[in-house]
Amino acid sequence: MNVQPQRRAELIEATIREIGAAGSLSVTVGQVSKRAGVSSALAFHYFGDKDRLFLAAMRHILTVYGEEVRLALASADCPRARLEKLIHASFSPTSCTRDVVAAWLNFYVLAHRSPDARRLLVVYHRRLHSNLVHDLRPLVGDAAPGIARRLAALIDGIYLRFAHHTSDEPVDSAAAHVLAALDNELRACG
Amino acid sequence: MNVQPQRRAELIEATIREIGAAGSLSVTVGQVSKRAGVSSALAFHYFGDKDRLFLAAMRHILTVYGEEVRLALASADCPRARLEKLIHASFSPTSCTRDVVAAWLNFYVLAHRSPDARRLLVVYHRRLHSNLVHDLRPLVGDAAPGIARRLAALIDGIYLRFAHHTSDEPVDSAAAHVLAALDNELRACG
DNA sequence: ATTTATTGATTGACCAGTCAAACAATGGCT
DNA sequence: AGCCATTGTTTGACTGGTCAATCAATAAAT
Repeated sequence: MNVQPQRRAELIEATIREIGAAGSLSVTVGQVSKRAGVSSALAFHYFGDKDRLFLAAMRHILTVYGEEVRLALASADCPRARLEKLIHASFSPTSCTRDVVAAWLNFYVLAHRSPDARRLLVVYHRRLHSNLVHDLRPLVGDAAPGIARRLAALIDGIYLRFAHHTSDEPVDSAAAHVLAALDNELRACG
Repeated sequence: MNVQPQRRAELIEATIREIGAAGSLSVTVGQVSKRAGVSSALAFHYFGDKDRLFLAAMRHILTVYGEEVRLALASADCPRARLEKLIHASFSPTSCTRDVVAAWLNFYVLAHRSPDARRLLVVYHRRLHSNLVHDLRPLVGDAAPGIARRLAALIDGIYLRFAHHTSDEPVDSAAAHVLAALDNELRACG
């Protein structure tokens, strides 16, 4: 027995891959299940319905990203280093797969329809914002929230462009851009 | 006879409204047609298939936005003023309707599946980038392209957040954020 | 009379979700 | 060890509904 967690994980992985490949939420449970090598009935058995399967996939992506950030932040102490780690974590190879970016974009769409998806997105936004503010405040004081808003939006905007650039060269230039913006903001305040 | 352009416009308008209301591309041609007050068969008659109807809607949004930018730029002469106008135009009340933002987000998704949609998106990206570079270069020289990338991504990122903020207060704070980033970039170069 | 505008009815495909039944593992019980 | 009962795993077949796209037919305009 105890095969349930494994199947769930496989189905979640297949969901992300399938959404990434199709570039759309209009993938059928049948397609996902086929990719996972099981029948569609099993997916319904483990997740109840399609929405909850998608939600689980979104939660998984968020969890992986959150863990990555947590680890990155643990290995830095001064605010400036933590900000840099945070920015790099947002563009780490794990979170920047083509599939993951595509799924991410589609979860933004899902958040329009599903209150649960919106809640997850709000959690992500809040966590990013509070992480940024926490390390910006010692450097710039009350200017922190405004700067955090701009950096967060810039991260999302650059991330968004990954969804379309077919070549995958600019993985490091992405982080470089955000770091440059951070430099500018700090210089303007210091 | 001359009723064709009017019906097409009505259907396109209804498409944008419907996508905005549903927050998803999975709206049926029946729903769109009903909102436009015609039968679904007429929509197929004028647009051929669903994809081309969506494409036409996307093209329309892009055209309106482009026209807005063109007009805004015409009323300014110095580079700095043109940049400010360009930024304000990107967050004008016409282009920042809830429906338009939602449709925009969904077109980003559509661009994954449809080469035509991707082409339109590339046109928009290129035009925005070249507009920015054109007016940045006199101010900062060869640093222009990098700054343009960041500003463009920031605009998209802030735009993206509109898709979820249910309250519509921060319409002007959006432009203010981009202008602040512009200030920082110019100060860092000057 | 020919073209344009418009629709109701229909079709064929597809899909989310259900169900009953088959299959496998576990854990007593004797 | 052999034998039920229970519980977890897995599927094939089915259903009810939805939707894109077609078509034949009607009304209106030129």
